[in-house]
Amino acid sequence: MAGLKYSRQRESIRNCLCSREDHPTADMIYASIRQEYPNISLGTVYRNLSLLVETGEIRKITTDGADRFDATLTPHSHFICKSCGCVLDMMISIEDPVAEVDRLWDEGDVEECRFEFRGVCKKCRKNKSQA
Amino acid sequence: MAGLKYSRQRESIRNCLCSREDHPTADMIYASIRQEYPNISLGTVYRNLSLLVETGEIRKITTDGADRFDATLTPHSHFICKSCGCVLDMMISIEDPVAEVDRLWDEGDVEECRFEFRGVCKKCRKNKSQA
DNA sequence: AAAATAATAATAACTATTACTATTATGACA
DNA sequence: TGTCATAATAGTAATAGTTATTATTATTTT
Repeated sequence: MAGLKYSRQRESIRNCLCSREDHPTADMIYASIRQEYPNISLGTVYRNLSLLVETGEIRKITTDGADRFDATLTPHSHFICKSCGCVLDMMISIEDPVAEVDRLWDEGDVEECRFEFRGVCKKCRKNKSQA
Repeated sequence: MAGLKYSRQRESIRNCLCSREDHPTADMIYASIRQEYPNISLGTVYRNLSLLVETGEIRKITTDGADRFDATLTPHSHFICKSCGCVLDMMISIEDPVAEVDRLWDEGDVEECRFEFRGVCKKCRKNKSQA
């Protein structure tokens, strides 16, 4: 990762991602940054998001539809709402099974584990009970 | 899911998926079915895969790149190789944390949990040590 | 300051997926 | 068994998300 120059756009993308908790898509970030840099290009957003994932500064969350991004690096799980597709952080600690699984399973070297929970979020639960 | 008529193509897709363990993409299934039905359309493959997911006969695995499909319904986890992207079944039992998490976390109703492990698979490990 | 390097905006290309349409197959019922 | 409504199909077009290309601009190095 040599020769990575500073860029205002990348900084702005990083800040945008750090300041919000809704795990925005590339397009949502694009819309947001455009308020500050009206002629930033969507390609720049994608390229810099990739770079930030590579350097480990942010995480990519692959879900149905567009990829989402997360600047929270402390270990946590995600909850994906089956109803609206929102992605929520779950800051509760769950014992990480990586070490145990790596010991038990020999078809590969297990390095990380992601818990992906699915269900219906509070908001959708409320909306449903109204309808 | 009423009024679902039989189709040879759907049957063939189901069989194809049951007979292999590599979690093929829609395109891989398409290529395979074409040996039996040379003019099946890719749209038919996609439509039937969606139907089978809806009826719960198969599972969709959302990873980087194309979605993959799995006909194994018994609870198991997946291992995604960071090197080649292959998806392996992990038939070891891990205690399902759904009930506990649902009790601890109140931002939504947790219904299911997927463990997604990542690392480097046996094959890639071997290839790397040769290079 | 000049040369080298990397970032950018704009756009084109690409891949995975879905939608549309005219035709064909399936299955309930007379 | 023949009729008929419905669902499925093949083929094609369209779309969404993402990546690659290119010409230009900005920053760093010499």
